[in-house]
Amino acid sequence: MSTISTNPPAGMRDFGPAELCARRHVENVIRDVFEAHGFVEIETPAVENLSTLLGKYGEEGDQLLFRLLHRRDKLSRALEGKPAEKDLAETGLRYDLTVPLARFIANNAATLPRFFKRYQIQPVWRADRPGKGRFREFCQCDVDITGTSSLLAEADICNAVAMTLSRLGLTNVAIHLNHRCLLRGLIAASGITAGHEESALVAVDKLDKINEDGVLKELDTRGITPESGRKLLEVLRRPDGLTEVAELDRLRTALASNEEAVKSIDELRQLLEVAADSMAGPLFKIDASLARGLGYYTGPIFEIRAADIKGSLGGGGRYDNLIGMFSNRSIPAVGFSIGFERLILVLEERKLMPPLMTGPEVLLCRFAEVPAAGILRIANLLRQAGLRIEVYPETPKIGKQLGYAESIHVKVAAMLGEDELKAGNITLKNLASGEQVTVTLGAAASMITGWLGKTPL
RNA sequence: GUGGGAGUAGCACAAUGGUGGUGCACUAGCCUGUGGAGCUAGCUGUUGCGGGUUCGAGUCCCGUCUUCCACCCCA
Repeated sequence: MSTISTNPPAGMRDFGPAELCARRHVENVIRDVFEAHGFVEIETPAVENLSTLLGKYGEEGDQLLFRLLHRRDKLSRALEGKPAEKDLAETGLRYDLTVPLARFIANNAATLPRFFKRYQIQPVWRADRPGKGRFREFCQCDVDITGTSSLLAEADICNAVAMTLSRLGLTNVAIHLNHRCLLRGLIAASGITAGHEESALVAVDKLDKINEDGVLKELDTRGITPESGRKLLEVLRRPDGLTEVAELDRLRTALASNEEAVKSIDELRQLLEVAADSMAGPLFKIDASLARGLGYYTGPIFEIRAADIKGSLGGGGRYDNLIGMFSNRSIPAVGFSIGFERLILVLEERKLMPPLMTGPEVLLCRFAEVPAAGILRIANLLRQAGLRIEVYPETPKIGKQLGYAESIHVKVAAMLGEDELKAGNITLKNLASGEQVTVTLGAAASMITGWLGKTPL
């Protein structure tokens, strides 16, 4: 046994043909929907300068960045002294697609449309410990609109996401909706100091996983008094049976004294109205406990949830200050990121992935006396008819070739021997039924398309 | 980053501290121009790696790597 591991690095994956086929299918649905919304695609490099990445995601995010070490002389020189982290690396792998977008916008603001609607489907990397449905290299599908503060942008983006989910046949999903300012108001109203705001957010976000007692305990260990904790949980507690608008009303009453919170509640109400007739409307669920980890959000925040999977299928929100961190011009923006891996996981668990097949349909076999020269011409004849043809490269006994045909799941074997060659014929065998006919080369394609149930070209 | 389980043939798994096996897969034959079933034969291993205890270690101990699960956090 070889001593080098043949596994990819932890948290990273190879994709076999069947797996990739399913991924491409989902990707194509997403692409179609995004393009129907007028989004255009960009790609950015896997590697970004650390100065671009650091400080955008909060402390935890910085920890999870994959950093690329200097190479060769630069590394040796750095190691001679007492190197600090920043001496060893100046670049890292991107952590998401939003920050690279912000850099891209700041870099190209002059030539981009006033409202830039872009989508991007690319891998991102996080130096996290991998678990079920979690990877160190994974794909995100982002849609963002920059250049407007209009809530129509939020609605448009959520509509795109909702349409994607619907096209994939995914029901029983919700888009949880909250607002960063509302959260801040909630926390302030509970008497939690600004210094504890971030800790409180983290604890609150877990409300649906651990219960109220769990959150109280968590708040306690983070230095927040039980009194404040109880106050906070009381406001968060949503009575059964409330509509989304009624829930907003309830929060508005509870936070009436906080001007900022009231404003954000009205914004959410407006968003519900704008999106009411869209595909996103029915999916929205006001969730005052939704926090989202990333630090750069400033307004409404969203998260796709499915009851049968813990964690989210994606999320997003408004980030009006992020692009300004890369230039002196501040540009408002809102975006949504579909967690591709989670989506695939749910589709598979719910058996919503259609059977997909792109392998060869016909294996072209030949007996030993038939020369290889000319065999590709015959293959091309069939390919021109729209058939996917594989040619068996060697000439063992025909039974072995048929066995191979079976193993790669082709439906039809086409066989050429001396007799067929002389007569300009080819023998076709339907591997499922065992039916076998010898036809002229010209008639072969239509015979096969008939067997396959395909419409001829 | 924290805690726990697991690593034996290509894969799935057995083996009381005492000669490492079984199934599937693979190869060949039964079958010289016809696959799937069946039968027969064959191939596959420094038991993840390194050290220790022992007359003797796949088995016990320590380290290390990998992997799975839970937590932390996230998509």
